[in-house]
Amino acid sequence: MVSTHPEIPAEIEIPEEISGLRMTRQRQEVYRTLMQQRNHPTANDVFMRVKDRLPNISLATVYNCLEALVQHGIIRQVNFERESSRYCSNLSEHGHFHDEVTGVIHDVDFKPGVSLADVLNLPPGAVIDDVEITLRGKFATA
Amino acid sequence: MVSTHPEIPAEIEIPEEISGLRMTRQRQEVYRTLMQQRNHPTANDVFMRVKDRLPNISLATVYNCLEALVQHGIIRQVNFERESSRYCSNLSEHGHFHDEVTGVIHDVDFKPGVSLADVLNLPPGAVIDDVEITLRGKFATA
DNA sequence: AATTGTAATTGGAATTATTCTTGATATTGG
DNA sequence: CCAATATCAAGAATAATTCCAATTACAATT
Repeated sequence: MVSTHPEIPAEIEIPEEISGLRMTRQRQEVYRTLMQQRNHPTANDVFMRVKDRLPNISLATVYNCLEALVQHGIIRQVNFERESSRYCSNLSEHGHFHDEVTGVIHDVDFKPGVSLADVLNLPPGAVIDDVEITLRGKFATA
Repeated sequence: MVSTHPEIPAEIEIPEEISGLRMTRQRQEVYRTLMQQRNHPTANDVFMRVKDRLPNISLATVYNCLEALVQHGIIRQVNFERESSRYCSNLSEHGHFHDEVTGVIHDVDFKPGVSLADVLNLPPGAVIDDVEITLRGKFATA
């Protein structure tokens, strides 16, 4: 079968196992898709992409794979409002800017050397495991 | 009918209209509930509370009221992961700390004088309409 | 006070994203 | 190789939310 996405370069080699998770063919393809398609696809987006290479994969399996990858810290799950979850292979700590006009989601890096406690009045004794920063807005029509 | 929530103080007077939104009896009661119950209730929580005073109200109406109030900037809608939306009458800019152990959600204020641009590398030209900061974690078992 | 037009409410059906279940397949360790 | 375990596929089930059609309430006139 010929890929319907010829613009995407080539193979990305994915090991047999990542942080203790056995990388089955399905998980490899799901992961590969997220590596290549960096625009925060939904489970369904991933499903459609992966079908090019594994025509028999089911949406449920894509969900399973995504969950396994998230659980093992290999990818991140990102939620916006009540929309479908999106997935992201960028593991560095970052936030997201959601362009309300185009729907595009941009990664937003933290400035180096800034700590949360500099910015927020955290409840005393709180130990933070995870931070999620989401911005919504648009680009100035210059 | 006797309230099943006797600890909640008394009446909160709510005007006929807030920022252009006609305050019907249902919207008043939904709003009153959020003023009194500051622990970020879900639509269903609000529904159960409001039924004490308006036994015939429907869940759809509670959703409608919440949406109308959100749209008019009278309350805020807060989402955590894929859980049910929660609602919040605290309008001052703030984030949320989600205690993973108890499930309790705490408001987290920004330190005065801090701007987003101090902390994040925003995409050039981005105009931010809305910020959502969510922390997950626990309290140190001192 | 009746009338009319608009907005709000109800109750139930429909939708959507996601999870669950079950049986089939594949993989690994002994 | 065989048993135990993990994974997968397909579709049913679930939960939160939205939609819809019919009624009801309200406000502004007459």
